[in-house]
Amino acid sequence: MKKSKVNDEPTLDDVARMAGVSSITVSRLVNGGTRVRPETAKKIRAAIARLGYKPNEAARILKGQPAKIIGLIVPDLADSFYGACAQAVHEVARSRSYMTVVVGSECKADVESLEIEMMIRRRVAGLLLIPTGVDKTPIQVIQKAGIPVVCFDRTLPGLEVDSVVVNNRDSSYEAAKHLIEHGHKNILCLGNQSNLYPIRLRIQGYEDAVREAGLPSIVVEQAETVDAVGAELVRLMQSKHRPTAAFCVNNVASQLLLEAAAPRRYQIPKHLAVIGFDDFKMATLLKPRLTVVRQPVVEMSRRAASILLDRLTLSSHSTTATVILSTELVIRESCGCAP
Amino acid sequence: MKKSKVNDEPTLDDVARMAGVSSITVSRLVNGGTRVRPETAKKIRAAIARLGYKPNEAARILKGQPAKIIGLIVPDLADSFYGACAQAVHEVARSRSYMTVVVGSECKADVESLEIEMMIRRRVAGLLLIPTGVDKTPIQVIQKAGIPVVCFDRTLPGLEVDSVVVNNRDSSYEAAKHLIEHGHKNILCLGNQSNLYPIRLRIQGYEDAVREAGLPSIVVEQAETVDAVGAELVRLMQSKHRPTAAFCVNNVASQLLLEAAAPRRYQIPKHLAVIGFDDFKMATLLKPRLTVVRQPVVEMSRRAASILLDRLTLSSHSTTATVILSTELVIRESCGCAP
DNA sequence: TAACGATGTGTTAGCGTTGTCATTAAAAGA
DNA sequence: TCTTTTAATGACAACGCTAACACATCGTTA
Repeated sequence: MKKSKVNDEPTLDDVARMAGVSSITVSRLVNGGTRVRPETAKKIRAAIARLGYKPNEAARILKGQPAKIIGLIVPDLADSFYGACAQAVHEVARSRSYMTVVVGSECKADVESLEIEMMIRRRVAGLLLIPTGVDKTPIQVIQKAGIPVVCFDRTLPGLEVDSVVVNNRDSSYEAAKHLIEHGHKNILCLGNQSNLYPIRLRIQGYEDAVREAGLPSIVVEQAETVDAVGAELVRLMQSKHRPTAAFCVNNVASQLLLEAAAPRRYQIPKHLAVIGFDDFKMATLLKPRLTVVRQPVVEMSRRAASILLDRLTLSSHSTTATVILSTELVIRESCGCAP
Repeated sequence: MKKSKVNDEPTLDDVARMAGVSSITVSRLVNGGTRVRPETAKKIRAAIARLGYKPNEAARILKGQPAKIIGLIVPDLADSFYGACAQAVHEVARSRSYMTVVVGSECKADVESLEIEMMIRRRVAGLLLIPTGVDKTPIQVIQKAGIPVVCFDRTLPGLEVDSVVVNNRDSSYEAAKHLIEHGHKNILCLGNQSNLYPIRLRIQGYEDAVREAGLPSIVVEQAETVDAVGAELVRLMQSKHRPTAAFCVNNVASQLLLEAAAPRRYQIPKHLAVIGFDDFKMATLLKPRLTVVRQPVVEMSRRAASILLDRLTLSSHSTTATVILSTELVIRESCGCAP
């Protein structure tokens, strides 16, 4: 007995032996089938089927074969926004026969670093990243490893990297302006994760709009819990600049505000008109239905994936680019201007 | 010049050469650091740092090293329920220094097969699966490849496989009974993906409850679109057995019902008391707040991951087991019995 | 002092695959 | 008939890593 491997998967050699050819011929067939005589191919295919042979991807990668795997690191898979991103990326990748490795960084920079490290070890062909922190080094580490990266949803300023984002500042500016045009004089801006660059831009958009209109800027930088937001809300509603409208910088902020407002008898939009950044599934089931700045989640994810895959397959050494997608102000009831 | 590789990552040999030792010594240090003299270790570590060496996972796997990667296949990453699963699994895996490869099967059996194939090729150590279809062969394929599998959230009857699920029938029975106890005589059951085994069980739980109470069974098997559900709803509300309550078999069904009811002026719970299977983030923001059967998503996912990892690390050849977790009926407003 | 184990290190080989080059057989042209 | 081209296949090495063994050093113990 020559082979005593018991529990192992069949290899190329096993197939070759059974088909009475050399392993390289089998390899050729598996990778495209050129230069193999039809009858030989048939024999080999039969052997593959009989043995249930599956190519060993690890060996392939080791040989320097294009890996056909891209990594995707998102802050939190449990958040439906990022879930949608993951799904969209995955679909694009699969359509171009790439596999996707998705991991969640749990919004922690150290976890992110660890995941990046693992991605590099696994020699992924490319990496899609929604950066979790404000530190640029993780991205530089990837680039130094020679792995193409595309950032999306969030970017870090001053970094040579492909990115796909929405026009955060302008969208927020428009949202705030919408509220201003409806006569609101005191508009609250409810922040969340405001250390992140895109969130900063959203706050800035709001600030530009109110400043331009000569209105006071009322910013709560960091909405954390329902209770904290509630307390802050009560304080503000009794203050001199009692807000009559609010702009929430992301869906977490929106949801916190709504949850805090209800038990405190602040009616929306009667007492407080609300516009939120980020649409979400339930926004139309809420009473009142929430007016939001809708981001093109799927398109953004798809674009990012496409850019990465193009860079991989076309091996284009073009310079890095930033794609900025526009958003849509979806007017529903919570801003008080619909029927 | 011996080495002319330019763009490649540094290897173990590069490190070894720089540190003036053999590659195996470096390997030993990297994998635990036993049997290496402290001073040697220091030299090697310096070299690793200077070169930015990252172990090549592919080579490791090829050598038959335990892969430390598990796969997770969920139906749809964009669904927050499965997103939460993915996040939870991922956290458990990471805590035991396993990496997770997550992919979405898009609820299509053929995509699922393809993803499974890829997982096997990549030689993942184990696989967590939320089966998408009703076919058993995909799972058998995995098992034949010698890869441990754990199914969760859904199982297929009559299959030798570890699984973690909730007691679907009993939970639904209790939910229906709750409605019955509040005097409802005509209770609608709104189904979705009713070909799936767990959904079948939920419908059965409902049917058992109404039959036992001598009430009519009103089942809509397949809720598809808001419009279709709306039309059906109108039809039912004008029929002889006008339902005064509804049980929705999953969150998709719940959301469809709510969206369909609102514009048709069916008030909840006044005209229709509602209990949904699956809790979701927004359930408490809805008006009325939705009463639901809450599944322990996180615990279920964690358990599944733990079982798989135990099987991998302890290499226990124990027989397969099915863990059945219980659910919780979270009573809010939509069922009409709370203040 | 010799024999022994413990410790640190190197040598060799091979995991499954594919690139490179060599080889054979058949077809085409001279 | 003898080259020359083309197609189909094979032999060999190498990718980066580690298991298994081999080999030096040491300090201990009989």
